[in-house]
Amino acid sequence: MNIEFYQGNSDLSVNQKLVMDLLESQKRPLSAYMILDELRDVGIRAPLQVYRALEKLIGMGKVHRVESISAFIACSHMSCEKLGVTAFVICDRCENIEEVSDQSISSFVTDLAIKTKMKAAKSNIELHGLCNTCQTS
Amino acid sequence: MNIEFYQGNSDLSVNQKLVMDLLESQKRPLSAYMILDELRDVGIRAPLQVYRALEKLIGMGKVHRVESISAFIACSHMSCEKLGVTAFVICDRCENIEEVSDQSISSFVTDLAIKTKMKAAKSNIELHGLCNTCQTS
DNA sequence: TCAGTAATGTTATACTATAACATATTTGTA
DNA sequence: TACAAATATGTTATAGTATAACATTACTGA
Repeated sequence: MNIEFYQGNSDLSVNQKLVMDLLESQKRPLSAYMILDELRDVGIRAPLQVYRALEKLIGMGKVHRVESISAFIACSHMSCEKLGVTAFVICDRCENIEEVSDQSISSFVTDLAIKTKMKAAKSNIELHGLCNTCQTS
Repeated sequence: MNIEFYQGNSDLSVNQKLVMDLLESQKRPLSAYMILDELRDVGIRAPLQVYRALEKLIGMGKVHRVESISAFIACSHMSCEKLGVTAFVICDRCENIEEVSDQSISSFVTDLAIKTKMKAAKSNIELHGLCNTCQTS
C-alpha cells in the first residue's frame, strides 16, 4: 500500500462509512437499492440516505459509478482522488469487473480533450465483453 | 457523404423509422420519454414502443445510447456499424455533444482489450466538461 | 398457403434517482 | 462559551428510466 496516498475512512460520516465499508467488502458493483437492502439492519431506511452518501464518496474519489450498469463500486486504487482517470472492463458473462488506471488511460483522455478543445471534468470509459476465463469456457 | 457506407432508413419498420427520423432531426440526445412525448401525435403511446425501436436501431449502429445521461442520439457517421467505436464529448454547460470516431479511439479500445485479455463487445467512452465556447464565456 | 419470424399494442410493474421540507450535529470563530 | 454557518440526517412523496408478460398483427420465405 502506498502510504503517501492512503486515506482512511475515519473522516467519513456515519452513513458514508456504512456505505463505504459495504462497497469495500464486495469486489463487485452494487446498485443503490442493493446497498439500501444490505444496510437496512444497521439503520439505513431510505434511498436518499444511500444516494447522499454515494455522492460524497464519489466526490472524494473513493467510489466510482459504473454508468452503463447504474451501479457503484469502491475504487480499487489508493490514489484515484489524485489520478482521477480510470477505465472499467466488465465481463458480461461472469460480471467480473476490473478497474484500470494507468498512463495510457490518462493520456488518451488528455489527448481527446485537447483534440476536441474541451476542458475535461469527468470521463467514463467502460469496456464490455468477455473476460479471458469466460472466452474459453 | 460516403456512398459506400451509406444506408438509408427504408429498411426500418414503422416505429423504428419514426424514432430514427426524430433523432436525426435533432442534434442533441433525447431521453426515451422525450421521444415518446414527441411521437404521441403520430401514434406512439407506450414506452415499450420507443425502447423496442431504440434497441433495434442501436443494434444496427444507427443510434447510440449515451450512458452517463441515459439518452439516445443518432449516429453522426454513416459508418458506425462498420467501425463500431466512438467517443462522446459532452459540454455540461451548453449540452452540446460531439461524436468522435477515429483511429485513436479504435486503437485505444483495442489496446485496452488486449491488455485486459478481453474479447470486447461494446465500449462506452464519454468525456464531460466545458466546450471551447463555454470556457471563454 | 401456411408456418415461422419479426413487429406491434397494451397494461402493469420494477428499477433508478431526486424534490422538498424538517431536524440535528459539527465546526469555526467572535 | 455561545452562536452562526455549514454539514449531515431523517422522512415522505414523486419523478424519471426501463422491462415483464401476454395478446395480436404483419411480413417473409419455402
